[in-house]
Amino acid sequence: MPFQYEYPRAALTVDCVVFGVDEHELKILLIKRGIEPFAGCWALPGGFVRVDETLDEAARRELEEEAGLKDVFLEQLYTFGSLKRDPRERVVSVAYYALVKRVEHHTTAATDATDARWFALSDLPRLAFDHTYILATALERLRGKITYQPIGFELLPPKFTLTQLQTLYEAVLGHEIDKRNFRKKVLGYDLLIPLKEKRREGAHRPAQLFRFDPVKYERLKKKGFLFEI
Amino acid sequence: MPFQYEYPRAALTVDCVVFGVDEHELKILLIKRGIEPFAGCWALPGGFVRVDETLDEAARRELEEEAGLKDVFLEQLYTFGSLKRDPRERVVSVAYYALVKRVEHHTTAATDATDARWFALSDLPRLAFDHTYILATALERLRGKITYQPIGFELLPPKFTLTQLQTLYEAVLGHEIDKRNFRKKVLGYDLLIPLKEKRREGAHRPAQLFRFDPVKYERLKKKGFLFEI
DNA sequence: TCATGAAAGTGTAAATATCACACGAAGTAA
DNA sequence: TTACTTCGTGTGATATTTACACTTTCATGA
Repeated sequence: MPFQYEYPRAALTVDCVVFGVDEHELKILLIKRGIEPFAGCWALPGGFVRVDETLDEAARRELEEEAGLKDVFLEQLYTFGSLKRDPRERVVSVAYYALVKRVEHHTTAATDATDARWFALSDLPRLAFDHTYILATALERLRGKITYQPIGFELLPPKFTLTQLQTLYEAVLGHEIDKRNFRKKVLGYDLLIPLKEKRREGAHRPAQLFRFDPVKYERLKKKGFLFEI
Repeated sequence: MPFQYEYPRAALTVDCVVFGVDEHELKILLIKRGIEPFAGCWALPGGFVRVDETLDEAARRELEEEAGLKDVFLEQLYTFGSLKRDPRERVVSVAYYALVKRVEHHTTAATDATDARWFALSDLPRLAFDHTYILATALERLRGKITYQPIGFELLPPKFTLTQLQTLYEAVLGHEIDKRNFRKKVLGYDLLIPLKEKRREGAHRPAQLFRFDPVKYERLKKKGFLFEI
């Protein structure tokens, strides 16, 4: 370092792209901003990082405060640091993405008076700041990740059918998958434990329920196991 | 947001994990720290982010100032935000990784009076802060990335032989690869342009030189092309 | 000039993985 | 009992991956 500067400081935020699956569609959770800048505009849940919390903690805190979400899958995505992201001043944002099970059960009433809503990808509103860009980055990451790591289960309830799982993959990846080949492959990894029957959708043949086995997954991972769909 | 806080600010740094290949080994560039904390200790090149530069700009500036490196492949890795990373105060660090061509030509003399050196992975010194952890994260990322994106070329001189390329992959991935299968696969992507002969290592048959074609790569990428080694 | 040493360069057959594809079974409701 | 809808299953054709060994080319030095 040729010269010595006083340590500069930057305002630091976290922003979370929250994915959920509702029937046959991939959805994103957005919050309506109450204050300027971009008051009244939809935005990713997020906020300033406090000095006494880690980035992960900040992301989880904001998810709970703004969206009433706890215990979700959460992973750091990317850090956005353009100079003019925020009109107020220079703000650096560490973006995360989260995967939420059971979108239908997550009542937005759980959030304290904040206006939160799930949006389909095809029906996104204009977003505050550079959040459209962050969202696009997260989607790209999710599509990549889901094909080589078994994280799809994080978007489903703990007990699910193979049809649900396939529908989820089709929603995320945006193309159809052959039913027989999909089942052969997924079951071949031996990560799903069959449970008892289920009679979803009343009038049809009931489908076998499965749950994901995280213990088996950890064991296989240590042996250099490769997942791919 | 239930309450209103004054925006907290955090000291922000960038740190760069610089990879290079020297003969048959993957190496890392480290800087000897001149000042406290960790004075005299080896560390990743990096430093504070100024308020009027983006994160990428800060990383490139530090690489040039501390290591005399310009025009390298650079990509954001991860942002580290534990509370006690830095003994002085809470410092959040955005880590990058860089890939450098021609390690042998990069004289550390180019760096202005800083003590910079290449270290083999098997011969790493104790590092300042949490830099050992950052380095491990970068290595994991490089190993993953190199198998599904053609970034290996960034670690070789502009003209290289297939044996060099294979040796590089073996160094990064840590296992041997079959020569015929490797060549078949790499040439199959049609990203390498053959040049003229070369007579490295005196007394043997000269090897064909190639260069990577970034234009072809961009074209293929747009058509949803998949690379894998 | 010829013999030697060392890396470069090349093809094929077996094994494995992927893909395309259609119908009987199981349940509910009318 | 019939109609309807979703669940669940296997095979053969094709493409990809893997394992494997010898000849070529050059420089050197006897």
